Amino acid sequence: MSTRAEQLCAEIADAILSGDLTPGSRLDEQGLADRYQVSRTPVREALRLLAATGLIEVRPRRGATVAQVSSDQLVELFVAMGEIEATCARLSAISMSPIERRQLESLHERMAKIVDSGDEGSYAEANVVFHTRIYKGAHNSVLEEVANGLRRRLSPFRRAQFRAKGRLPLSHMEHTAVVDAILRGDADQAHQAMLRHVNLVEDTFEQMSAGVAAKRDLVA
Amino acid sequence: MSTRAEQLCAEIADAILSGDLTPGSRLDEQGLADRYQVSRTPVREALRLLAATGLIEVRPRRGATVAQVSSDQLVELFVAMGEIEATCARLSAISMSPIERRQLESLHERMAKIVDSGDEGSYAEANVVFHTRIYKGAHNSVLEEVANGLRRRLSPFRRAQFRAKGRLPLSHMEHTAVVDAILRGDADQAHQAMLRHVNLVEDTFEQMSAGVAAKRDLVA
DNA sequence: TATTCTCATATTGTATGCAATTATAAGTGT
DNA sequence: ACACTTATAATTGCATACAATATGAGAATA
Repeated sequence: MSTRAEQLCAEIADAILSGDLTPGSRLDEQGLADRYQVSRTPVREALRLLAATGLIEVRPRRGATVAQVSSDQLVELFVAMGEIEATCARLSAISMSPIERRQLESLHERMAKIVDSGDEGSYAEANVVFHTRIYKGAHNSVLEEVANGLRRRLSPFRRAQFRAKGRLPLSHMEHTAVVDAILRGDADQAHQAMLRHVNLVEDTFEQMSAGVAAKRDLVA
Repeated sequence: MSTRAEQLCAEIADAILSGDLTPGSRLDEQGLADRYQVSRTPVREALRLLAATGLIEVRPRRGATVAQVSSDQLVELFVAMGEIEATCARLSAISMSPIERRQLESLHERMAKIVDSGDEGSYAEANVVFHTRIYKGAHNSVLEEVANGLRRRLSPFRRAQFRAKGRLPLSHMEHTAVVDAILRGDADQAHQAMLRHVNLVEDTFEQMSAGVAAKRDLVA
């Protein structure tokens, strides 16, 4: 087992990613220390670790808050994510081993069945694996880390992404374009297909959040 | 003025980037505390901040050391850097404002004169500005941060990059291809030109480090 | 009544002390 | 002579205590 600070980092991250701690909420050091039965010291370290990943923001002398990204920043995050993913896809088309290609294809076929079953939860889960495989396939741990970091930062904002009507079959079709290009080693096509895919994810999100915003306006 | 930990972070980073602290050297908390006349607490925070940027490595219970990247990791860093820079160049070709394009062009012309003068120091300085302008021109703060972070991590390993014989005019020629593509809004060409440029930087580095390694072998 | 200044309170930043773990070195046995 | 064990020392991790600064309430004044 590692250090207490790292454990706290993971626990707090979970609390944020699960929606238990909502964006903008204040993270009181003493409060967290009490809650987790430790002193402030490891809590502080955990907060710095989280700040490094972008999940929270710490302003000197002003404490830490769960990062609340503006609409503009969210767009930037999605654009960056798309570019990084597209890069990974391009490199995967060049660098993936035959075994990795085979595994990607097999996963894609399994996901086809999940689409038919309509199980959104399973698809979301498999989707993470799908993208992770492509990060790994690029054979570059630096890019892989950046990609995983961005995905983590964005995950609070697309939890219900696949609830959008008919999104599952669409997502799978887009994946097909990506997988085909990677399997036949067409780097440029892989890049384009992945960029298109992530952009469409972004669009879906924007439509949904627009709906949520509308509801919020009605309630408020 | 910010917090003590951040100041220390900057000072230690300078010590590393200036070559004062060499890769692999141990960073004793108490030692640093004594050296900078503070207690261990802010030193610890500074070390975590540095670890987040990849400049140092901290292993639980085993202290911090200046990151020494293996030859493989170094290649990965250069590849990732190239991909990110190429992405920024492509986005710059699309997104740069007329003013930004004008500024890039002007800087490029100024650098031509520096090449003629043969002043390697001035060129290296201007080169950082050149690349930074392209990060900014992508109009995406996330990518910009990633790019700056990678550049920082790599900087210890290419300090003497422009000392390589005839590298200055070559670098400038490569820049010309990048600038031309960006100015005329040719995204694909900007991408390709930048990728080629960074790959050549990597090659240069590898030749030089091979030379250094050879010397080391002779000495040892 | 609104605004600004002051002061009290709460929270963060830093220092110090203690406990736990790891590195070091000495001593012993083969 | 070398490897292994054990004990000591040094260093990190965590807790607590103190100092410095931001925040908010309340009062005084325009």
